[in-house]
Amino acid sequence: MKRQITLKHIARELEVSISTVSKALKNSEEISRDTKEKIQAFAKLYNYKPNNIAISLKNKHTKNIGVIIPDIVHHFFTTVFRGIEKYANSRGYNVIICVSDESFDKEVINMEMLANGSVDGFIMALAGETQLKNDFNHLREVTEQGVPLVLFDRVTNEIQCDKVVINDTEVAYQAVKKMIASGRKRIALLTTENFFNVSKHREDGYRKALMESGIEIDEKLILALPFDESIDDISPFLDNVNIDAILAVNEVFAIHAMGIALKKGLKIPEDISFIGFTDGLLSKHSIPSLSTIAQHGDRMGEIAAQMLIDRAENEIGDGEEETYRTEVIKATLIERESTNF
Amino acid sequence: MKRQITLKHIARELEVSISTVSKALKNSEEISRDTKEKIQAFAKLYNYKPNNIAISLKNKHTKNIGVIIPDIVHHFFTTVFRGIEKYANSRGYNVIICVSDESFDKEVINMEMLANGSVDGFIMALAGETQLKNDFNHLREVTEQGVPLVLFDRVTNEIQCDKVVINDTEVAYQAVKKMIASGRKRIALLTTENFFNVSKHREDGYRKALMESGIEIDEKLILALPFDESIDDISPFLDNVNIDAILAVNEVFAIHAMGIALKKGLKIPEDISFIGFTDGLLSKHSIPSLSTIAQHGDRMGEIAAQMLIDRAENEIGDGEEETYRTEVIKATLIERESTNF
DNA sequence: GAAAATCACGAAAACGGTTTCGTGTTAATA
DNA sequence: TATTAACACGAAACCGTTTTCGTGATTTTC
Repeated sequence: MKRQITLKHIARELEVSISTVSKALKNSEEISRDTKEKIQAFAKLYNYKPNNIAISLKNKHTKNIGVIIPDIVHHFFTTVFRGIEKYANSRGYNVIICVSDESFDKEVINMEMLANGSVDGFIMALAGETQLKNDFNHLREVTEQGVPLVLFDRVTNEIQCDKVVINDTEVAYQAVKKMIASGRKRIALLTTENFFNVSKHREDGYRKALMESGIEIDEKLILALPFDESIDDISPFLDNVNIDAILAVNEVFAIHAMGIALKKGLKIPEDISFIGFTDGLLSKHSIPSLSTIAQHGDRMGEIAAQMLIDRAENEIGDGEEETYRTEVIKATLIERESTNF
Repeated sequence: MKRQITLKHIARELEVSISTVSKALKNSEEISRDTKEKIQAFAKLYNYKPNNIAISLKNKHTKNIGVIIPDIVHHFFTTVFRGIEKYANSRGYNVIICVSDESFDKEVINMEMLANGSVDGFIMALAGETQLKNDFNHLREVTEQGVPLVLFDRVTNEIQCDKVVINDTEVAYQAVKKMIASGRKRIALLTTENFFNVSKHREDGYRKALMESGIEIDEKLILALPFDESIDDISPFLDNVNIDAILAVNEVFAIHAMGIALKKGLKIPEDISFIGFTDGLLSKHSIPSLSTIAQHGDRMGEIAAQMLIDRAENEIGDGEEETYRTEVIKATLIERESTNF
């Protein structure tokens, strides 16, 4: 196995100094035509590539960005990630990804692994546990060190940094409004317990739409499940309520509920209509297909990456005060067979 | 913004040499109790963390592994990735991920981005285009440089390296055999054109099962779609064939075909039964639920990561000859409502 | 023909660590 | 008391680059 060739090898072979080689390969005016040609030819011949690590050490930046997400086998997060990766690559950055698995401890460990110079900044969606604990010291530590941080989707007000979110409240409000406009009166909400932000906002929108329409809110129509996996609780819930529509905070809840309704002999959307969040494979391919709220993860990812890289490359002067932005992506309702507006 | 604290800072502050600080922080016997305590306390106070980049430069390894996959919004690849990430983290490695988007050029560019010292090795599934072109020079280049490479799922015989695959032929054979045993006679195959290996192997298994059972192979029952997205061609295909079972090389094909069958008024599984590949959300949540072949991506990822790291950490002596392994993961058929065996 | 300017290149420091090899001081040994 | 061993630490090289500054040789200028 041949090791990677270095400037030193070239210098020794061609009997010039390392500095000359370095300059020649950068086409510096300082070096004569002849020498440059000789060195460049030699470098090409032996397929010389500068060592990234050495360059990183010198420049004090790595052109790596760290992404920490709660789950990777997850449609929304992967679409965001795709957006990040695409944009980052276009600016010459690589992406290191860590999965927190919804665990606070893993999130902390992952950050520590990367915070020692491995990345120029972080893009994160908070773990469920982190949001529950409300402990953000690990984030504070990196931001205080001047490492750029962009939070997306699962964000917190406790940390001052750039953020990208969708208009959860508003879009949930619009969805419920549409349901009401099409004659629905008893609308259930299927949500999660622990992921405060997002679920909370969607619930706010749901409540606002009902109140505004003069429909009294029946707390029995709101089912908050402790985890994504606890869908088995949906069936007994549906047995005990009398409803004509469901808004679910994700695809799986919605699809699962649709399945139960179907087995009960209900007609979709005539007897009961459904709207979910996340425009994934399930929504597109279910029968009937599911009306859903597209979160435009790709766009979120792109924006997040852009915010991060812009900040990473703009060394802020000591005097200047940081000013952070929160970008709001407009989610859109995609109407399919599970609703009739 | 305070920059990261370094050995030099500590040394200057405590009026000792950099070497003393370095040794003290490693608890070297060389340094006196007093000095060690003083230095360690100071380091802890200022939250000193050694700079990873500097360590990488010194040690000539990065503890990063590069993963290049064709698609990230994809159930199978993400499960593999989850396995990789989990195992890699447990051994102190980080994972840099690049998406080739099924493009040969992007695959090459991604490899070049990472091959200059950024990673200790690669784990890859080949892009569709790469398999079509049959051009593997970019892989050859890195292996010849002694950079470890592990190929999974989409592999090639052209490159000598460690590989992880599933028993595609065998499991497709078993699935079709089961269908035949349950009385099916006219079994269609829904496959893809371009991803040679995997689809080819599954087709081989399909053919073998039919032949072995004395069922003549009707080429009209095999539909090879150019891309994953071209599912619209499935409907006309189903109009023109008379079949009682379908084996599909992925979830989407199977689910889409099920939908069409349902709309035609066919009963599943009585009139027609279905088996797909990839045990994702679609299979679990469709109605009826889809019998499917689980590829155990997590396990694949773990094995791939282990093979890679083991090789990366075992500097092979100059004399020794490399010997590569191909690990075969046994896929398993999960029976659900779309079949009745 | 002497002074100044230009050219083409090399030495060395720096990035932030690790590690080998000295070396001056104290403690143990003969 | 002289010799040696142990102790506690520092100097310096090294990993592979980039970059500033210097310098000898050649060319230009007056």
